[in-house]
Amino acid sequence: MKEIPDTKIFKFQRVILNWYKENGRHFKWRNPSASNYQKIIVEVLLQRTKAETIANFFSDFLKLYPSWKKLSTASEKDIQSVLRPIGLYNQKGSRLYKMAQEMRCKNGRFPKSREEVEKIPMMGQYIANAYELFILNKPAPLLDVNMARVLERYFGPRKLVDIRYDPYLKKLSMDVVNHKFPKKINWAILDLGAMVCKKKNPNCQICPLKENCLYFNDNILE
DNA sequence: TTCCCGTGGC
DNA sequence: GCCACAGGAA
Repeated sequence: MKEIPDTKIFKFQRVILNWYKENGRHFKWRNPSASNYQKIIVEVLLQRTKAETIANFFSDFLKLYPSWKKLSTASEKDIQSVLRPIGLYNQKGSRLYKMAQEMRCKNGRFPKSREEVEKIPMMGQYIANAYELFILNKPAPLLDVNMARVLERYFGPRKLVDIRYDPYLKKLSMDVVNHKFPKKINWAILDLGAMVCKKKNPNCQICPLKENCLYFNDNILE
C-alpha cells in the first residue's frame, strides 16, 4: 500500500477548513452549549439518516426526553413511536432505550475510556469515536459513508467492502483529523460530502479540493 | 451479508 | 419512482 505523504494531508486540512469557515452547516448538536447527553443520542438519531431530517426533529425529541434520566423512564414502545418520523424507528428506539437503561445503572456517567464505551450496548465504533471527539476532546474520525467517500475520492479507494473494518481508511481518516481542531475537520469533511462531494452528481466545479483530487483529475481526462 | 425505514433531492 | 442517508447487531 502506497504511503500518503504528510504534505498532501496538510494541504487537504488547510483547504477544507478554509472552505468550512464560509460554507459549513450549523446544527444545534454542534453548539458548544449542547450537553453530553445531546451529543451522544444525536449520533443514534443520525445513523443512516440525513442530518437535515434530524435537524427538523431534534428539538421535539429534546422536549420529550431532555436527559438520560427522562429517557430512562420512557418505555421502549414510546420512544419508538416518537422516532417514527425519522425512519429506522424500531431499531433506533430500542437502541436508545437500552443505552438509557445502561446509563441509569451508571448514574448518568460515562466511563473514562473509549474501550469501556464500546462495551455499552448499541455503542459501536462510530459512537465510540464520537465519544472521544466530543466528550474527551481527542482527535477521532467520524468515519461514515460520507467521510469515506470524500477521502476515497481525494486520496484513493479502500480495499475492503466494509468501511468500518478497512485499515487503510481507518488510518487515513485518523491522520486527517489529527489536527489542532479535530471537530472542525470532521464537520468540514461531512459537510463537504453532503453539499458538494455527493454520491450522485458531485459538484466538482465548485469544489475547493479539486486541484489535487484523484477522482476529479481522473474524470476530466476522459 | 442482510436488515432496519421514512424523508427529501433529483 | 428511485436512491441515498453522521451504523450496529445478528
